[in-house]
Amino acid sequence: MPKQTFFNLSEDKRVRVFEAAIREFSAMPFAEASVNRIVKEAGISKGSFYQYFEDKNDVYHYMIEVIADRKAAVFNQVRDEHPDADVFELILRSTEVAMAADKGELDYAEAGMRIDLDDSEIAAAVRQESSERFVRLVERDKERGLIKPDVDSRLLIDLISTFSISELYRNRNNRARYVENLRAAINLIKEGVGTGR
Amino acid sequence: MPKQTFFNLSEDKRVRVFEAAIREFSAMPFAEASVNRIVKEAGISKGSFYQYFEDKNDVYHYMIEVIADRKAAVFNQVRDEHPDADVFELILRSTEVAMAADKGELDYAEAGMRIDLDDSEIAAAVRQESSERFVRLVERDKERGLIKPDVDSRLLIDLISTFSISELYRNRNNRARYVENLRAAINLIKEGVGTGR
Amino acid sequence: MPKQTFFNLSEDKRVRVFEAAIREFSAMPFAEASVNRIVKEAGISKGSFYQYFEDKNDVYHYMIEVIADRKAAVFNQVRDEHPDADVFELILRSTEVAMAADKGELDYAEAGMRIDLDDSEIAAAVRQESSERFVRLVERDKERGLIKPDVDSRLLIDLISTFSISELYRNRNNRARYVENLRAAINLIKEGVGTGR
Amino acid sequence: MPKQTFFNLSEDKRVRVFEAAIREFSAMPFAEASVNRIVKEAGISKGSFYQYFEDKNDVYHYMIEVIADRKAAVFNQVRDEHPDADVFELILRSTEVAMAADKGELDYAEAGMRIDLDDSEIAAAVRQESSERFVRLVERDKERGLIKPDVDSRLLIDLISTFSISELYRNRNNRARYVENLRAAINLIKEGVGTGR
DNA sequence: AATGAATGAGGGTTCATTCAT
DNA sequence: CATGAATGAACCCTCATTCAT
Repeated sequence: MPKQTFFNLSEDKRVRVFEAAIREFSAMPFAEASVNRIVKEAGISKGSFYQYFEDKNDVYHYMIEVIADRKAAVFNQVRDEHPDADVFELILRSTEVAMAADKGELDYAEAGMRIDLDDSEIAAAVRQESSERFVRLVERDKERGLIKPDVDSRLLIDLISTFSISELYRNRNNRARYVENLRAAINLIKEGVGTGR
Repeated sequence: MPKQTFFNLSEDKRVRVFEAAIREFSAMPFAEASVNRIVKEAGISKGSFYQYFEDKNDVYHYMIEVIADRKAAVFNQVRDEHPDADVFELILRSTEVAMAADKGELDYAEAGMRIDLDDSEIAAAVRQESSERFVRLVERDKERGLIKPDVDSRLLIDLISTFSISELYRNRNNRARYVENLRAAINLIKEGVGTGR
Repeated sequence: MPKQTFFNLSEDKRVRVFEAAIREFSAMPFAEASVNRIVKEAGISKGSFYQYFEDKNDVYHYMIEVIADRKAAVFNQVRDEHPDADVFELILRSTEVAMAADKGELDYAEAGMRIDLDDSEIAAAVRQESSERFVRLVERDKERGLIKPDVDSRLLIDLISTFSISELYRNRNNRARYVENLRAAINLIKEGVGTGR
Repeated sequence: MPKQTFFNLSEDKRVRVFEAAIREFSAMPFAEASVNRIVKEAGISKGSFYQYFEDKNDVYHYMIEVIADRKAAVFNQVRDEHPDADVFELILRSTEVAMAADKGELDYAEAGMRIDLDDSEIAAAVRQESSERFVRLVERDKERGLIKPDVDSRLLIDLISTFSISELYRNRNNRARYVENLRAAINLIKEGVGTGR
């Protein structure tokens, strides 16, 4: 967790520092990310960085949590607004909302992707939590007769979310296409591709 | 590309060097991989390393190509042995063969995974090529009436291969489960999860 | 010397700050001692620290003086209570009193040790002064016929005090043994170890 | 232990590096000693330093061992040349020889002192070993009737060696006086200072 | 008198790469 | 073709001290 000093900062500065970190961690894996570059980008001194954060891990973990929280918030909102939607619709809608939210150059989405590829414990926990939320929705849809009862719920969620992540990565410069492809893929999973022959 | 000196080496030594590189790149991301460790592991001097390869990137790219070639060879062999199999069966069978092939300590599969996550141009090209091979098979299966004609072939392949990669990663210590889950996912995609309601 | 602001502080706070400093300097050599830790321990801000003291050296020197004063006070008291005791007895008794005094967690003795090992001018001066006090007592004992007249008084004092310091260091966790060994050493010096052969 | 690279160096360079280290560690405690200064002084690059030694500790420990070996060698030689000398004479003579040996500006003696004050395990082991050598000699002298049988041998050695160390420190610029004072102190311990009254 | 954010030089260490032998 | 010592930029991090509030 960042030190109190970080939270005492003016919002302006706090955001500047945080965004510099996001930018760095979005652009390359943790090992390659450089505190030097973050501080230069943020326009603060090295010393200041370490007044804000315990160490390089600290910013990184904090970033993961912030992004996960944002994602969860978006999802909760969408779910509340569409209480009867099935899991597929909820996934699609919240993806749309999230994409619309990140308008600026700053790429929360890209950072989110890194997290999904990250094998730190914290990232795993974040993924796990998110995954379980979706699994529960699948179970609900099974009960509602919307999804075949013998489907492995976790497998289904893994299938969708790994596709979603890597598709976002592939289309990181064209979010409309990303959403479109995600919709198509989900449809395909719903309907099946086989002819039964 | 490795320098000529590398190919002039005795097979014994050439293999030793190459395997040391694979081991290193399997164990950690490119940035963290260390030339120092590779040369120590290979039992060669640092100077020699730079007589064989231009730089760290060079070995890495070379490794990507070798592994891709191996994968393609496995796939071609499986396809030749099962000329009537559909794309799903071919994917599963060649996955099984590939998994069975890497019994030793040396982990081609793990290195292959790194490549799939890699965002270098060369890795992208390799993936692209492999992807296209599969897309063509999907098209063939459509013609054979095995797959619905309105399915987006590339999307289907992307869906399967992203799942395959990340599932391999998740179960890297339990290959039997990996293959099993891949089979289940493919089945799910073939049949569809929706009830049509 | 601490700034006036330090002496204007409430006794409570002044003591808190001073004891935090002692604790820090007892635990590690000057270079490793950290102002950060002192202020945290004392529960004051960094800014305040520099309103009390010129710098890290300043607290340190001040601490040396305070401890030296305490030692001198103990010694004077013991001497006054035992006007006829010889120098050896006075050394032993005041050592005992000093050891008994530091019962609490706060370790004046340990800090005193650091000073004895310190090579700053101020520490040298403090040692010098203390040494001279003892030398005068040796001279008095020579006049009283208790010590051989041809003994080099300063040498004798140096011999005892270096032993005392390093023995305290060796037995810093067992003060009873320290005092015992000091007594044994002094006895040995009084009687001599040679057989005259 | 230094890496092989260090021992492969030309004697010239090896000595230059080692002496730079000694100079640094003589001048200040371990924590304050700077690798940066050592490499600058030695005229090598930072990278080279770490080709020679594991880390800062490594040089330091190596230095301790080298100095201890030198001391032991001197002592053994003196002992062999004077088989009948008592422990006091052996201490004095080997001190003289050691002092004579360090003629240059390079101060092995000063570094030896640091070791004596050092509380690392290796330094403790070195002191322990040296101390035991002397204790055995005291025992021998007791058997020969040269030292009173009820004297605590270890205490006697501690008394002499702590004095020796700190006296060397006090007179680091005047070795003749150091030896003279050591002789006087030993004499005092042999004869005793008390008059028996 | 009190605060605590800001600073930047310096700490130890790693590493890919070069080059003389 | 082989060697391995040499290099220096970059790494993450700590610290005493300053200064605006």
